Amino acid sequence: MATIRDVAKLAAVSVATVSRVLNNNGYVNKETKEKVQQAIQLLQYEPNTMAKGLAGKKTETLALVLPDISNPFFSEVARAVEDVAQLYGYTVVLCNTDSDTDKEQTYIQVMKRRYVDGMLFASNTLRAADVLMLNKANIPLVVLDRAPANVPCLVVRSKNNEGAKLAIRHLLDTGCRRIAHIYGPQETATGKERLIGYEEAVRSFPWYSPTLMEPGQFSIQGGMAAAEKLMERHPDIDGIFAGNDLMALGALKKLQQLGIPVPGRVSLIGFDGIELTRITEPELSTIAQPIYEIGATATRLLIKKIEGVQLENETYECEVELMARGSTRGNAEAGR
Amino acid sequence: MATIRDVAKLAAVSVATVSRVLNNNGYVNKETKEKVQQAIQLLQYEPNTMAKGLAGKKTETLALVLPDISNPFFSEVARAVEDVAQLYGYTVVLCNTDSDTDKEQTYIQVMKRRYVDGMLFASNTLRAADVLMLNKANIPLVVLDRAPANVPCLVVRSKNNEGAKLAIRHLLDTGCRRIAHIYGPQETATGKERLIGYEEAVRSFPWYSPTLMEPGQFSIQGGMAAAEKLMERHPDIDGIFAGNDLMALGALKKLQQLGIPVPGRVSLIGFDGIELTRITEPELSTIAQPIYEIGATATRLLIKKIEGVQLENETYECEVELMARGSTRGNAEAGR
DNA sequence: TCTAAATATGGTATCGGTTACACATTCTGC
DNA sequence: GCAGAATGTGTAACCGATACCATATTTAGA
Repeated sequence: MATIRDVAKLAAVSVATVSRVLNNNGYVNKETKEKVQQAIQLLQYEPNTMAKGLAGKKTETLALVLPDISNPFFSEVARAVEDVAQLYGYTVVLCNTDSDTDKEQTYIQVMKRRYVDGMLFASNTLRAADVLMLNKANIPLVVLDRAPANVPCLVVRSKNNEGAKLAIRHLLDTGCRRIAHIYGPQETATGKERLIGYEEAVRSFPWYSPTLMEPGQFSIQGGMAAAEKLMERHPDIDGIFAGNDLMALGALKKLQQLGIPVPGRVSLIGFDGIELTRITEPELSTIAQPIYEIGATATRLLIKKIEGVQLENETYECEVELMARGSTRGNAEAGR
Repeated sequence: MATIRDVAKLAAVSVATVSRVLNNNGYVNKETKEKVQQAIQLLQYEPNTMAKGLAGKKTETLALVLPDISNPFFSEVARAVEDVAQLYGYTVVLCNTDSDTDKEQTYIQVMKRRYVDGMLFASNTLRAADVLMLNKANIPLVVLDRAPANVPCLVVRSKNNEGAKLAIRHLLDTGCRRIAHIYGPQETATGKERLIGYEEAVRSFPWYSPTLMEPGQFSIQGGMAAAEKLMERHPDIDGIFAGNDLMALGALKKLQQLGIPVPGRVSLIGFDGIELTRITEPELSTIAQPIYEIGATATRLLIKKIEGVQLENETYECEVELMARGSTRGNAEAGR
């Protein structure tokens, strides 16, 4: 492979000049520039990113840390992150943590050694100590959803509480009179805030009872199990708000298996707005977060931070939107 | 950040010795080793991957090139790739091509500059010229599904033709007498081979007609449109084999919208075995590829190749398996 | 006891870039 | 016509590792 010195020799200039041409900085005469560019062409020269990174202290690499890329929510985020990164000339490194603190630690270590320019965490296992350490190591980071308490860092998130209330209001508006909630892990901000939103929205009703809440681990399986328990416990439930779409999908499946018409007897709404909510029949109503936008915004912020732009806000909150579709009463024909 | 020289100084040895300790090669006295390790601890030393890559010609990085990470098939592959890579100490860089040759070219360029140790292509846009170029540049690669014709390279794939026949046989076995096919893009080996498998399996039947085949672009939308057209054209269709699960999912949705009972009036089977086939009611019968295994195997092969192991086979074919579930007749209770 | 092999360690060139600094030439404005 | 800024280019130190080679000491075998 040709090196910068080969190019310099062929173009009969110094390596410094070639470097200037490559990076388009400093003064270079127009003809010299052309000469150099010809040499580059001729030699099929490609600058070595390793050498560049070593000398220039920039690797043009971002680390994306998430629980599991095969979860559709995260793969949509990942897609957005990569798109924006690519646009700005950055490369994305993928890290699956399975929400395991040890794995996360290992990745942080490895990414530090790799001198990634920045890190994006879509993971609830991030610890305050890590944030401080990364700050000290001068590695910019952006956190999706939630940062550890008491440490300053950039966060991009959605209005979970508001979204939960939106969901409940929609169920009430479409005639539901007894609404259950399938909630996500309470270690996650997402799971917790949506649960709180639900409670705040329903606790003043006479029918409210804590037994209307059931955990579903943010998974399809969990959603199925929770729906089954809920319907057994309270056969008169006529609305279910699931804390994310996967659990809602599971609940839908279980209800269909039990022969309970959706939305005929039970209305169902999820949260997130992943694509999969459109593949079922009926389509799933949901509180949509702008998933792609969240990933894209987070990445743009991260890159700004890397490039030294001062950012005022610490937390960026994204709006959520009610998608009323077939799984909630009165919307059987919606979304077609 | 501490460097190897800081460690050397603190431990009162040379950098060469520290390097030996780090890489566990060459002769090092036991006590010296401990001294060095203590210094490493004390300084919280982390070797700089850039420097290592530059000096040692190994970056411990793999590039994963695929059309779109948000497609569940590919995100499952990606998960497998990253798991295995992580296990062997490699880092995975993500590249979404959208099956766009230009984008792919750009990525190949960028990855060459980054001196990735190997590349994994799960993309049908790879051109013969690229393979040759990568060979010349001495960058190992593994291709999922299909390599360009006439170039030697490692391929990991599934038995598509056989799988298609398995699907048809299953539909016939469960009583179908007029089977349609929704096929994928014919530029892809996957799409083509499954279509051929279908044709070979059904062309001897009196009911066979080319109008029983309809393209569906491997997408949910495409599957819906195709199912609609097919049912309009041949209302007596009682079985549909879709060339992948996404199209089958789309077809299922459309059939349900049209009020056509599945599997009551039409049996439906997909191909791939993605997780999503389990979220519908009825669950989708499918010809399952071992998706995770494919990704994992491809990665293991790639790493072997990187580490200089001679590999005999050029093509590794994976077995496919019939998953008879609710969407095909006689299996309404299956999978519960 | 002598020699060759095994063990242990250090010095330093090298990988392929960036960039500070030095030096030369050409513009400008007064 | 000249000072000082703007333009243009080269030299070489440096980034932080690896690894080749040299050298010194121990060990083992004959």
